[in-house]
Amino acid sequence: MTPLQPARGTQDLLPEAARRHRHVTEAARKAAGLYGFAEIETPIFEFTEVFARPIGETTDIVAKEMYTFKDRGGEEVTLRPENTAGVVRAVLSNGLVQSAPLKFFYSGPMFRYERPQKGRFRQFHQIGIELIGVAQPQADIEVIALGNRILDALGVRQRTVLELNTLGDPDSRAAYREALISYFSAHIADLSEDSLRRLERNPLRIFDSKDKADQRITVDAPPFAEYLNPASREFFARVCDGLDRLGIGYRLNPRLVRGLDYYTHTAFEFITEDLGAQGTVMGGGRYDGLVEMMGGPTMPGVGWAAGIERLAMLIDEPPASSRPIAVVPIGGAGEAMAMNIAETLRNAGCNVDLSYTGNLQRRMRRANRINARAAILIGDDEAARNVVTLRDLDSGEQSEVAMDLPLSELRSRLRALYS
RNA sequence: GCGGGUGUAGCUCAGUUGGUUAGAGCGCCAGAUUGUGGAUCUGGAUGUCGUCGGUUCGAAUCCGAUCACUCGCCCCA
Repeated sequence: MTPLQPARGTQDLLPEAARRHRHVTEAARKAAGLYGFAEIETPIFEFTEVFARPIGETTDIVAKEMYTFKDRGGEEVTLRPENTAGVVRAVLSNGLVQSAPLKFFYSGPMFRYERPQKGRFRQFHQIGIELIGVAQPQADIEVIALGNRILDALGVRQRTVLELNTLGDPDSRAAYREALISYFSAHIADLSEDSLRRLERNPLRIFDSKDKADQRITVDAPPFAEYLNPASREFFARVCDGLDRLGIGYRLNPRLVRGLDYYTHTAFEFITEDLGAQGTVMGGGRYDGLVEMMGGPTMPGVGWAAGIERLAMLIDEPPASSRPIAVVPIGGAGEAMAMNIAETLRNAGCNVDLSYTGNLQRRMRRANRINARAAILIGDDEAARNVVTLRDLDSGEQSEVAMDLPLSELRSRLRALYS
């Protein structure tokens, strides 16, 4: 229809949508501040190697969803598909490991070449936090508690369920992986095509399958609990216990798996039924091996990311922004005064909309359309007598106000209207 | 990457078994009201019928391709 379309999977955030997004990020930023997480911004693109190995060469994200290209200097770069790897890279590049523990909050666009769907875009936005350098389960608990608080502040917590699982330490996870491969290999003839692929890449994912035959096979699969070593079991018990103490409800889901390779121990997702196929609103977990994998010291970490678009779809209408004051000049003398009045009111912190064109009727209509609380009419008549007409646009009452220089009379009348 | 659905005005949609100048509501513009918005009334404008090609005397309508949106799978926030 239009010759110029946005690229597939991208969208314009028109003012109303932008307001919803901002409401989400500001609620998150505020809550993150309460926990001492400092905001960080890392580049939107990085060298490809920053993402490729940490996320996992065999994951769909790396194998087929990254926006990767050679820049004009021949460097392989990638638009970030997520931000944990970027934050860890920044920690290493800036020598921040020495000041661990580190607590970061971020928000910004991410890019994944996927087929768009409800709640799924090629350019989308995430908020997230990373707590790097703490091995204790208290870190997991606080990270989840912060996520919980944000969802609560946004009024969407009751529309979500917190699912919790442990992936164990690398030894437990590797042992279980082997056990699953041998179990599922024995049933290879009955597995779905998708699950055959999962068997090679991430056999835990087979538990997620929606295929009926797969589900029958998983019933008798060995449970992870048998492969969890005592230390991992103890760690998870302490996380659960901490959440219990804080009164944060959760549901254990032994089949919950994280998509990215760097996760260990705690894995969690806040999921909802209200977004169709895209149920995950916030997901994260512990990634104790990541810093080392990226060339740093052995250093644990835990964090989560949440989809801003998905959250923005769940929240109620955010509170309206402040109603403007419409300054409406009529005639030449009015025009001359209007800009000064508008600026003086703005100096006092008022939201002022100055009208530029049209007759009085049109200007008043505009004042109404932008939901102005009051209109200040300045015509040649007023200018000659050094007054303005102040109209209350809700009640329709209007009266003249003297134009003393700091506009103190006008300002106190406006204050009365807004209180 | 795979499968299904849908593309008609700024928005939401109607459009008969293919038939002349393609419609409605909302919104927009103008007027009733030349210094007064909202409510009401009157009038008006707006379309490459997503795009390209095919069938036909004739296509918004049938066929093919393509693009976009959408739902599910996959994946994930």
